[in-house]
Amino acid sequence: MTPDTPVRVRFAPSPTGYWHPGNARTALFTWLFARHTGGTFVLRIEDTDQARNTPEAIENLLESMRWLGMDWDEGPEVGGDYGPYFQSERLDIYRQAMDQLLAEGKAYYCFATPEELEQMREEQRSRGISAPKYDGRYRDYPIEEARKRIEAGERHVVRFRTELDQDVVVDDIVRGEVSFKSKDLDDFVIVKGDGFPVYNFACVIDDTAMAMTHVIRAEEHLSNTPRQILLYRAMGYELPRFCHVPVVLNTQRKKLSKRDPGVQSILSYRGEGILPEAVMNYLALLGWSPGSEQEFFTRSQLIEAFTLERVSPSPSVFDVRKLESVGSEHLKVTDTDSLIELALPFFVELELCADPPTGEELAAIKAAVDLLKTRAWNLRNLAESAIYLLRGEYPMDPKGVNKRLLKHDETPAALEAIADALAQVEDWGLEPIEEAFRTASESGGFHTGNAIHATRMAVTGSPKGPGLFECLEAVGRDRVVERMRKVAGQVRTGELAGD
RNA sequence: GCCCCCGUCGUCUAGUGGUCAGGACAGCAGGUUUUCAUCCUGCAGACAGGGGUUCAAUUCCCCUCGGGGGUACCA
Repeated sequence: MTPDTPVRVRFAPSPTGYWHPGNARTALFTWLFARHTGGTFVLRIEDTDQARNTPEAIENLLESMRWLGMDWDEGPEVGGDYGPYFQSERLDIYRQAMDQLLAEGKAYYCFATPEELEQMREEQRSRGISAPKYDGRYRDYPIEEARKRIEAGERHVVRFRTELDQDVVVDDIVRGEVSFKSKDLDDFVIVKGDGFPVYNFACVIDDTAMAMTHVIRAEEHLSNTPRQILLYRAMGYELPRFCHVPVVLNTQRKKLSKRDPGVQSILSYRGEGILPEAVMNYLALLGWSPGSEQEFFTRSQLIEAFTLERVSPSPSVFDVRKLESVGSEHLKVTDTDSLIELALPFFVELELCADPPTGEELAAIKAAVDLLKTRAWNLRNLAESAIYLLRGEYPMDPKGVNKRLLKHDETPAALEAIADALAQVEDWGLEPIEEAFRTASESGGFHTGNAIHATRMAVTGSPKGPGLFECLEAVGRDRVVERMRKVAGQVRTGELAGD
């Protein structure tokens, strides 16, 4: 590997649960690095934990990555020259490596049961040993004896023979040189009793077999890296460059958990209708900065700007509010036609149009999206905010009813008088509407500000939204007049309840 | 316990041996003779603490504290 060797990197998740923003951020950095350098991005599934892997988790992962737009050049579904890409299908490769280490005396069989080991650790602790370690009880067990027991079907593991008194230095792109002493490591297991390799072992074999130039992964693996380096040396492999990126924390500064507010699976963000490019933009800013004050990035701008050298070593906290803000920025710059296409499923779900929509409905949706897209942060709330424009029935905000409709005695009279005036407007446009509205309000002696608020509540059901006259224009004269009269009546009879 | 990593406004971050320590989100206050979930303006808000090194430390070193990770037949 020379500095100009083409980059090959991988994302290597273990499919044990749904994919959340922390996982996605690590994948993103790896993917961006590959795309920035024109390298190859490989997806490898580390499914060696038979107890925890699930097929659903794999599907969830692939779908999440597809949605975010992180495409992989080699891996599940696309194949590649370095496959298979599921570790569970590479068992013979690990076995070969294991045989090599065994033959060279760099690894050995161990027949200690988990219970026996626990007892051993317990005993060490009771003697005041602070860091209980495997005591090497099978280190020098005769190989012939071991073979006999294995042939008799006895369950066993394979351990690496760790040489003591070695300094192991990890040269890390974001952290610099980190050094460890091999005496703090013990004779760790490389192949489990079920014949599956342990992470540290499989990872080294695969990263080498797949010709990885860089190993980019979450910081929690930093402490494992010296063990892996020992394996690289024992196998006679060349080291890749290491890069440990910081983890993502929740607002309690703990590692991100599924139960944290606002923290969800990546696919649930799709369900809410936040744009994938916005999620990517937000995630990229977690632990990386371009060195300029730019914060808005399209996918291709990120690829252009991203470097590992500008990844911060310190962990960062996931902040939903910033995600929302980035989400709305991306919504704003998306042209209305594309937005409609993306948002259509949400309009359909809210029964705001047929599936597919009629031409008439499409025109109404276009007008609605134009009016509302600057104040939404995802496609769902964009669609929700359009209900009063697209449906006869729309929910009334109870707080708004109290504040804007029930507070002043003159409100029903004002609504009726203004409705009468609006009914006369021939040319239903912004200026004629405003003029008729203000004239009617003033000549009736009403408080125009209050009338505006009351009208907004009556016509849209919400105390907030775009400028009132724009709303009225979009809703249309007849519906505006009808709604104002109806609500005025409801206020008079007291059938409209606040909270 | 032991090993390792990390520590700039509430949050994401920029930054340098000499800066008014900059920006963004959130917050607050105004403005847009009409709401704000839009837009504009302004305000507030940080170098974890203690020792060094230095003419000078947020920046370099050490300690403490705090957070995180590893210490598995999880990854």
